[in-house]
Amino acid sequence: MENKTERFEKLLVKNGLKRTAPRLQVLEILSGRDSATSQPYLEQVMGKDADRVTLYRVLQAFEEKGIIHKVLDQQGTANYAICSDGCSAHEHHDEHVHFNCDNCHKIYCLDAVKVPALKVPAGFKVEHLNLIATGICASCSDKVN
Amino acid sequence: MENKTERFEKLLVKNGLKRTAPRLQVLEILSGRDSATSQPYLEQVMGKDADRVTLYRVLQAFEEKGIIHKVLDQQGTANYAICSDGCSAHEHHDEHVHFNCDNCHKIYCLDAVKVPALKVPAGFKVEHLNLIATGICASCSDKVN
DNA sequence: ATGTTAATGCAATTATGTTGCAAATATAGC
DNA sequence: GCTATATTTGCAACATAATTGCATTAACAT
Ligand SMILES: [Mn+2]
Ligand SMILES: [Mn+2]
Ligand SMILES: [Zn+2]
Ligand SMILES: [Zn+2]
Repeated sequence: MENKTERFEKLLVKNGLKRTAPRLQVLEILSGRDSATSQPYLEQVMGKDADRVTLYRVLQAFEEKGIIHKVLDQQGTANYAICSDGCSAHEHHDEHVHFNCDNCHKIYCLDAVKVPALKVPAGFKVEHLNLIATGICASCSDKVN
Repeated sequence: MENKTERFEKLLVKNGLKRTAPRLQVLEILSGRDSATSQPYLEQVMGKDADRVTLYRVLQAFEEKGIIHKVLDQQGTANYAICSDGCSAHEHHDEHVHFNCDNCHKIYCLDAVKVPALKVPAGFKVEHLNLIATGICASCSDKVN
């Protein structure tokens, strides 16, 4: 079986990106998490392995190529999650709902929950829909019980 | 007929807030706009009439009292709009859709468009829903034609 | 008019994100 | 395996949004 690092390297090459340490590390971290990951968290985990600016540029490149998508939490800080599939440099297809837990502050991609179509007033042309639900996540609900 | 300033003063008193110049000015500005207003815009318009910190604190107090609600734009910066009604210090009832124009960057409260209820995975408890649509607003669509 | 409490102003600090440029390095072609 | 080249990185500086502590000021209840 093909290992994870090999898959990531192929993913980079496929997207015309050189396979560098910071890029592989970001993919490694993001893929190992069950929720979207904030830029500050990534910065902290990567420490001096990569410069802050490099991290920002890696994230920007990945987003442009359709490898990851960005979700803003309720404070407006950027969180990133690997795109499920079907996303490319041309367009993202991540129109699923995101859930921002008020307790643990994690952001979950609810891939199974699609954003419903909307009827907007005449003249408005909708391009994208971002739906963020806030509340208590399944994991935090459990812990209370 | 009761003038606007009188109404604002009553609103402040009703919420246990002293009627100060910066607070009245913020209400004045927000009420005169057709879309949500960003903190940077408010700061610029108010100039040296009030300190930046005071502005932040006024906005925070208003939000807590249910006088205004905050909407984050696609960049994550805070925008504020006066609550239609039914909002209080206890809870906000602004579950309408927001529209962020890619062209003029204005954020419109689509008060008539309610956020549809959602079915989320077991365990998740939804508290609030924030739906931001992006695209081209009615005003910008007009101008192109 | 006075006292009390709330609100403001100022200075300093933190957090997030951006830009320009020189140095380093991944990799394509030889 | 080298070498040339374009990409990527690191560093320094900057920009912007937001927060904290504290002394001063001002609203308003009495
Ligand atoms: Mn997602
Ligand atoms: Mn609104
Ligand atoms: Zn949680
Ligand atoms: Zn517009």
